[in-house]
Amino acid sequence: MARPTEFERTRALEDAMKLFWVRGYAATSLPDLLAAMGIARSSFYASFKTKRALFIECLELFGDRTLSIVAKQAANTPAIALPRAFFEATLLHVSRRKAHQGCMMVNTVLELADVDRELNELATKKLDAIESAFAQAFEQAQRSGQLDAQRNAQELAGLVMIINLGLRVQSRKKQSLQQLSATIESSLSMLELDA
Amino acid sequence: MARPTEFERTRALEDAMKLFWVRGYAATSLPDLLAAMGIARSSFYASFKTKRALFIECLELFGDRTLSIVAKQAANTPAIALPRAFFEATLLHVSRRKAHQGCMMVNTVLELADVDRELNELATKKLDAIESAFAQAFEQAQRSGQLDAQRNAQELAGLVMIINLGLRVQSRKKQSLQQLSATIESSLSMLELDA
DNA sequence: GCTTTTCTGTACCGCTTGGTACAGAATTAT
DNA sequence: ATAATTCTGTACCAAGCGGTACAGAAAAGC
Repeated sequence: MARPTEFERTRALEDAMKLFWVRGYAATSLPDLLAAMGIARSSFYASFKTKRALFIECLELFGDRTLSIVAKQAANTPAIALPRAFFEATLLHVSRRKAHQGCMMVNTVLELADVDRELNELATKKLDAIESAFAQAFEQAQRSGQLDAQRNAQELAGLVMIINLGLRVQSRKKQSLQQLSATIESSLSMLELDA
Repeated sequence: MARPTEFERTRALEDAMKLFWVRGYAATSLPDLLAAMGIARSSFYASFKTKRALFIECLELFGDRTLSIVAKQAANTPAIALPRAFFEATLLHVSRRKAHQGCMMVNTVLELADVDRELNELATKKLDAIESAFAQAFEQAQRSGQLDAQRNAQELAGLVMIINLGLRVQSRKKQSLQQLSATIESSLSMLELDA
């Protein structure tokens, strides 16, 4: 037969995701993408159809990956420590460069809210899935007595999410790691989970 | 002499600001702007130089206007009620359409963080000014005994800001007014200001 | 009426955009 | 070697971008 097909597709997709993550949709041009992915123009269209279709794939990859971080932590960490574990894993225990990129879903919602409804809804759905994961973890912790059953698990997850969104915006502003770390600490104590 | 000059400049600037606010920088084209502002291409360049310069003017207008809302409320409202007053004035007591547009500074930070450093810094500065206004109000409330002197006013302002940023992102996702209102309520009670 | 100035409208500029077409090199199995 | 297939590279496309140039209409004071 012939030469093997698309064996580096996932790697190229990963590279594209990183670029979209940093620059957003509109500010990332096709030549930019090709350079970052290390493939030729023709190969690009053969494998990924269009820029927009690629963006959707990247958004889904990012969302699934983020959700799997929460899921994995929920399995290994008591629910009351889950928000801290998530914030640390995604904001502190990564390079400053990466922390400064924020969350691709949040970036997308704000860039494309009134520009591309479909992409906005996709990003929103992924964010909602993360909130649901938190809510589920809190409910389970209540059943096992680890978390005060008086509190509203759904509402608590919503608050974690508000703080999460706020932190993602904050991390895209230029600022020191200490500032960010301090903000995370005071936010967590405001949630009164580790009391 | 001759025809009067630029008498509707501020109105045109206002119209431009509204468009940038909804669509962001990149997704707003010059023809879009001209149509919204109701002026001709030549008049545009005579009055506003470039698209980027106009955006800066709009960002400054939006920032100053937002800051003046906080300042005015700080003068008429006890500091512990200030966050609620601000959230209600900017998220609930406006049209759904307007609430869905979020905050232009937040939108800008997320769209242009790694794309245009200067614009990002300008938006960041305006956001920081708002945080400072909150901090100042809290400090004054502590001196007059309206707010627990034990609490850290700076930290408290930071938390208000994190919640504010989170709410701005939340409001750009499609969702009902009730949801947003409920989120605001639980966020405020989390701050423990009205206790 | 005339002059002066600012407006509008249109045509144009070079450049970049996302997307397509196609020739030929590279790589595999037979 | 040969045939099959996927890659790269380049050239090209129409459309849109931000920005400029300029002719002429509109409106003001003299």
